[in-house]
Amino acid sequence: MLDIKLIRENPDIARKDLEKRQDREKMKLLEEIIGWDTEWRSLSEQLNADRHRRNVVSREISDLKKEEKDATALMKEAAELPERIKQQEERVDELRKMIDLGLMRLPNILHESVPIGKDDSDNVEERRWGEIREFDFDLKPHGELMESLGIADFERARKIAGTGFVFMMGDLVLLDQALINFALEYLQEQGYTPVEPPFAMRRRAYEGVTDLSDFEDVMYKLEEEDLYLIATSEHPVAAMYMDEIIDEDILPLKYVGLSTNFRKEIGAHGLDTKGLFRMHQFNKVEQFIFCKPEDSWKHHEELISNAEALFQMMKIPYRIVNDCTGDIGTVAAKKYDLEAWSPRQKKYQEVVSCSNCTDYQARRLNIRCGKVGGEKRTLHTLNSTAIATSRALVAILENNQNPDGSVTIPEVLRPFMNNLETIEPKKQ
RNA sequence: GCGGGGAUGGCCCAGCCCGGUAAGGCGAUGGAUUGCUAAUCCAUUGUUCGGAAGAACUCGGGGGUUCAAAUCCCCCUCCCCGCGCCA
Repeated sequence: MLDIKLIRENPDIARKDLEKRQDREKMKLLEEIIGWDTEWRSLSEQLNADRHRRNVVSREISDLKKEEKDATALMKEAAELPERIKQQEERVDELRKMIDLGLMRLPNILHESVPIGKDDSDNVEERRWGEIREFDFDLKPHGELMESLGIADFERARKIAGTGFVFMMGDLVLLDQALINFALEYLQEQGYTPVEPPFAMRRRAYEGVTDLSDFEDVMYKLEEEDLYLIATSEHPVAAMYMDEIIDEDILPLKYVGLSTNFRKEIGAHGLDTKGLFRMHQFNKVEQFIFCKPEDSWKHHEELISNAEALFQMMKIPYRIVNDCTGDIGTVAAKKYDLEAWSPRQKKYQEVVSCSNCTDYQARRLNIRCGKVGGEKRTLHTLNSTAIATSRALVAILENNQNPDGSVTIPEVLRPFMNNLETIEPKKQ
């Protein structure tokens, strides 16, 4: 969420940002918030004065009683104050709530380099890497390919859990684990601490991380429990330091989160419906950084280059795009996507998303940095996919397909799976 | 699930029985002083509004009683220990 002080002192920064986003609804909301805040401040002042009077009177009564003098006159005045105070409190509380809810709904202030656009087609390409392989045979959709290799069973998964789930089997399980271990090992070498977080969170913590109201239809909630299954390890890792003050000397904190992720979202996704591209459940290795405000842009570049290093080592062609205003969402100030080449769709598809959330997420979670007793400020948070295994698997299965129906395993992954070089079709 | 104990400022902890400005310690920051890996002394060290002076708020959350609630009453949440059940 945004800082009310920013809106109070520099409303034009917020106005210009919403203009850039061309978000009329939020522009209207911003002006409403400014109005509520003005009213809140003047009413608070009055309330303050009445409370002050109450405290003074109360103290005088106390003094009189100690001296065993008559206090009935003062007590009469004191008896009338609470009702007035209560009425004012109600309005002040109401305004406060309206302001807070409004602030939660305003998006983060964008970095100046964020391009203007209406949807993902307007994202700006920054660079490309890798050579796109030409295939002289017909590529199988990866879902079909996996079934012919006997390494995935969508049918039976559907029988017991419905669409959006899969039984991964045999070498596919090894490959999935290899991707995880490969990413974990590399990032650990870069100084990131591995974290396997709780896979479920309470509502209060989840509300700090994201706006549950527009996320609710995406989240799985446990029945009869105040617990939500996580949609990404970004969420519990970000919430880990909720309501804490972190000593600036130990920043940045760099984590590599590993979790299974659960999302209800699913729907039509064009070509190759059967497959791993969008699932209710998938594994993901995620990078997360808590840092000092002045360092976050440096770390944003670091995160995307880590992700690039992983895909380069796996020799998967990709491009980096800078998300435009229409695609960036509310939390990030700037977001890169890494899109892997899909030879079947003949286009790049999102496999990594890398965001600098600046102080937006941290303010909501109430995570500050500084010295205890010294000046405190809201720190910055950043997150980026390292490898979402399901989508990386799609890229490998498509790009490394061979005419005989086998799939070549990227060399860097082989040490993590008994030096297996290819996944061969099962002999019938 | 049952029984017991807890939640107080960045951390530890007192106050609660018996209502009247939230004590003390640790850590941190600033200063003073002295040379002995440092010690000692002083000050500051929750949030908000305000240019400032100042004031208000703050004892897990929400109600209530009262002129006045950390303290009394009611409801709720979470944490810890033991038992039970279980991977």
